[in-house]
Amino acid sequence: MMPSADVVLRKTIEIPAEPEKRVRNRAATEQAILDAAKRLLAEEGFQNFGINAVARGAGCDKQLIYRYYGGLDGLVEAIGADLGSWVQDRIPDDTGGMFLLTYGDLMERLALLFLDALRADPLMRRIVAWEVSENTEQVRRLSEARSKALAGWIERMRGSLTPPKGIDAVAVNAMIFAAIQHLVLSAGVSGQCAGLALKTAKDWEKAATALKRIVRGVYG
Amino acid sequence: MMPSADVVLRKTIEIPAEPEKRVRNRAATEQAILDAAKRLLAEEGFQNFGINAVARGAGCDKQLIYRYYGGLDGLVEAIGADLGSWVQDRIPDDTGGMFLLTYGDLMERLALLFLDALRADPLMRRIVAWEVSENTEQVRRLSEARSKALAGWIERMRGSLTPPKGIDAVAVNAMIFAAIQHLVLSAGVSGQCAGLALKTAKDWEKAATALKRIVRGVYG
DNA sequence: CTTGCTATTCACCGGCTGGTGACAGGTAGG
DNA sequence: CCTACCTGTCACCAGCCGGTGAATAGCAAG
Repeated sequence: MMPSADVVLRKTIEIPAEPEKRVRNRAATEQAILDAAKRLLAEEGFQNFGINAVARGAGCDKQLIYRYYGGLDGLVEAIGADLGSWVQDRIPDDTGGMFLLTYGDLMERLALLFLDALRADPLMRRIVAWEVSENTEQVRRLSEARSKALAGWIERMRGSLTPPKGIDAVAVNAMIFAAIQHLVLSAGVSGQCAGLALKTAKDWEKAATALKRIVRGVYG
Repeated sequence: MMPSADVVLRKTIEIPAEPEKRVRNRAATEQAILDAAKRLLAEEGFQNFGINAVARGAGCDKQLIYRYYGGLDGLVEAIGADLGSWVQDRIPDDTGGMFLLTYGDLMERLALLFLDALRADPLMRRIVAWEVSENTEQVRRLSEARSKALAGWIERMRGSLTPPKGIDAVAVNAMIFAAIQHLVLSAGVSGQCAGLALKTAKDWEKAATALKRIVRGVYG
């Protein structure tokens, strides 16, 4: 189908095709802004994340962001509020029908679940990258929301299992989760990490195997 | 000592204290620019790293950066060139008088050395954070220089030791180095990582212990 | 001194940013 | 009808950014 002459004309001189008659609906607009913000952050990263960009993405005036969210800070906080539900939506909260008999079973499963969840969620990756790049109030709030949600998830999954005596589980687990986060971040940006290619499914299987081996090496 | 009145005045109305009579010395200016760039990147991060900021930091006109380095890209490349020497300056190239008998001995030592070296070098930390936040040509070059230098160091230290059969050392080592990098980055920004405080020397001892445990768990 | 080269600075551009005040348009109540 | 409110838009500001062309200041040789 050829575009009609007036469409071409409109495109050329930048008249919006059909004014779209933006319905006057605050709730919908708020949602559109929030969605645009999350989409922008996920796709473009925090670098060019600003009031103007979000407004452009939401197709509305930036003034509305100030009105409805009190500026970028408030908007970021709203994103953080969603993070709580992220964990619940994206990571299974049960044991997947398995019986986790030992702390090692648990940690292996948590590590693999977290790896996959993070791999599947660009927004979360951007936030993690943001966390290690800046230390503004904005990021701190976001970071806190994320870590809280994550800690809650782990706590729920842990059940009554306790780490083996003589092992500083907090420190070890911090290293394990740090490894996962950096691996996924690096892969998301450059498709590899420390010489390990991370593109194909096979690559990721290798990584998962290594991860399991590490967890099992510590927790048996 | 109280600042003299004219110092106060100068500070207030922003007249440079003593025109400084910048000597006409290209080599010195180039060095000043490079130093300013590294200092800026290390102290402020890549966020506000730009031509104007570097020129301000070096106390010269940005035009000189274009002339001498061909713009920011060239300057970044010059920083990358220094990275090669970083490893040699900051990480011992010998075994520290120890005899590394096993691959496990080797990896434990490498991990701990790398941890300390990264902790001590804010510039390197910023670069790593940059690497996982952006994927521009600039960063790719920098990243490549860094990983090359690192790989070379590891290769030199490795000597004739080989990993145990049946273990995907590339993948496992990638996870270990990823863990170290994320841990140090997170600590540098927020003083903690995944609930593990990382401020005092004692905190870091815990981390080091966990790291050793992980390495030993895999490589024995 | 004059000529020429080089190091350095200056002035200016367009474009984007965050932020704000005034205005337009639809919708409800009196 | 008019009024009052709410949603959305527009125009404009100062400030910074990267980038560039032209002018200036110091040195060195003829």
